[in-house]
Amino acid sequence: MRVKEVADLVGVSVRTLHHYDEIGLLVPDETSESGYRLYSNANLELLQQILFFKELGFSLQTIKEIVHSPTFDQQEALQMHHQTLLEKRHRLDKMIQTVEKTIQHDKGEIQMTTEEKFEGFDFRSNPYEQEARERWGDEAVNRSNQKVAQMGPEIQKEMNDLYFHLASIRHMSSDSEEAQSAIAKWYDLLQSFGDYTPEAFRSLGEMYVSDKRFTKNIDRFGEGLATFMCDAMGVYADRHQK
Amino acid sequence: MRVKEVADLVGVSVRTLHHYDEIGLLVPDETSESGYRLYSNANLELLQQILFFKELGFSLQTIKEIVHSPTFDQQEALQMHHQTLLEKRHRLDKMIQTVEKTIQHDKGEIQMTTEEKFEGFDFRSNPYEQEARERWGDEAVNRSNQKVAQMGPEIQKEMNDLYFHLASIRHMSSDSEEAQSAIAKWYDLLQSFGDYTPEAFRSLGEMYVSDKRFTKNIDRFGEGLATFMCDAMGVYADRHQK
DNA sequence: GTTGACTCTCTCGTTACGTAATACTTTATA
DNA sequence: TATAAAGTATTACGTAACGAGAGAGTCAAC
Repeated sequence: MRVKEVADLVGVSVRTLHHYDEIGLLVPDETSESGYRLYSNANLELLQQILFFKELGFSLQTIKEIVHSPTFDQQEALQMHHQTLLEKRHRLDKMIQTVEKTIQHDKGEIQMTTEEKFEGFDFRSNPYEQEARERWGDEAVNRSNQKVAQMGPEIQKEMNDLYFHLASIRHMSSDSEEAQSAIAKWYDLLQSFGDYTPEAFRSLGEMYVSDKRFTKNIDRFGEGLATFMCDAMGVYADRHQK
Repeated sequence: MRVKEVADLVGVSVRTLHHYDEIGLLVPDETSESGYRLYSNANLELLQQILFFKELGFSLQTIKEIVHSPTFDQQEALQMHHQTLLEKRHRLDKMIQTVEKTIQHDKGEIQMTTEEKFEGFDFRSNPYEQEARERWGDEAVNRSNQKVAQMGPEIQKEMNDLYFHLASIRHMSSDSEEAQSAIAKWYDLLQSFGDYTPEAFRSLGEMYVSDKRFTKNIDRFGEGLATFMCDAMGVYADRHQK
């Protein structure tokens, strides 16, 4: 069989078969004297296998290893691939969640600009830095900024996620297990910014309600979130006294 | 601020900033006389937005449109993106399912070769063709083969999926709604291979249990699946008499 | 003035092919 | 049998979002 026959039969393009030949994934058994590729039945079967694994999302390189090495452990490959697929789905789920929240968000707050969305999500180039310097000292803030610089946007993402989570449980009691577990994560996250003692953590929480700018930004995630966090942070501080 | 500062601050690489400059996504406000890129605060904020949308999985091209055009409808963009994400997840889910089944499969049948896995999944280059020719006539089989050639591997995938689904409900009654709805899909799928009358469909089902080779292949998906399908196909034929 | 850290602009490599462009071979038709 | 049509071959550029150099210029400190 020649390329087009094979291509039409299994539903791939001629170029694809050329490509598979190029990279040594599927080299036709024979070649006519004029240079035409001639595919055998065995070639066809191999192609079926290749397409099967492709459907499963394996890369051509991996497929090559799988089908060309009889010693290759398919089970293990499948397991590993399963893992990566699960991780992919996890990431996708989080993306979908965030998009959904953003859609909700935008609907509620009549046309918020994206800049506004970001205010209060991090402590980087923000207007509270001066106060922070007064409150906790220059070197702490500097160290914090430096750390943030190293952590990058992942931490921003985490804070964001945590905000959303906290908002979703803000109706619960501030000393409930859920609330305390979430606020503990918040505490841990803040450790990336400086060395907070439980007491400093408490007063930061108080600032969330006393400072309108904080309140406004935090309550974007849900009415009353700032108060809820403040309470929960208070409880957390009580429980973690030395 | 110069590139590395910005890069370290937000956690991207210098090359990335160069790239964003290249494609006109984030062009620094100023340039020093020696050609150094100088980023303003506004540039930084824009970068935040860009990274936000990137986290959501938008392409740089799309992000460019979003952040550069104030008239661009963000809501609509988000909605559309939401859709594509859902579709992505759907595909991923199906891949995961298939991988899981394959793992199960492989575990059960001590080292089945991949060729074996494919036997009986399609009617292409299979040993039943001769019988099929005797049973339904040459032109039907030819037409069938041609159609399969056009449909390609998607249909194989569908058949596969349906096999798995049928296996999962094989404990139910063959005239239950689930069984009949699934078997109706099977009937529709087979229409791609030739013109089956309900009666031909019934006798095909009978072949599934009478012919050991069919039985063996089908029961790979689950003990007793062939019998179940035969029964269900019989019921289907009864109900679809003219 | 020299070192070291930083910057610049190329350019190639990555994945899995799509899409020509150009030239040759086989098949079908007149 | 000549020619047109269909099929095939190779070559090479394009895709998305950068990573990884190479080679050369710039800036601050010692």
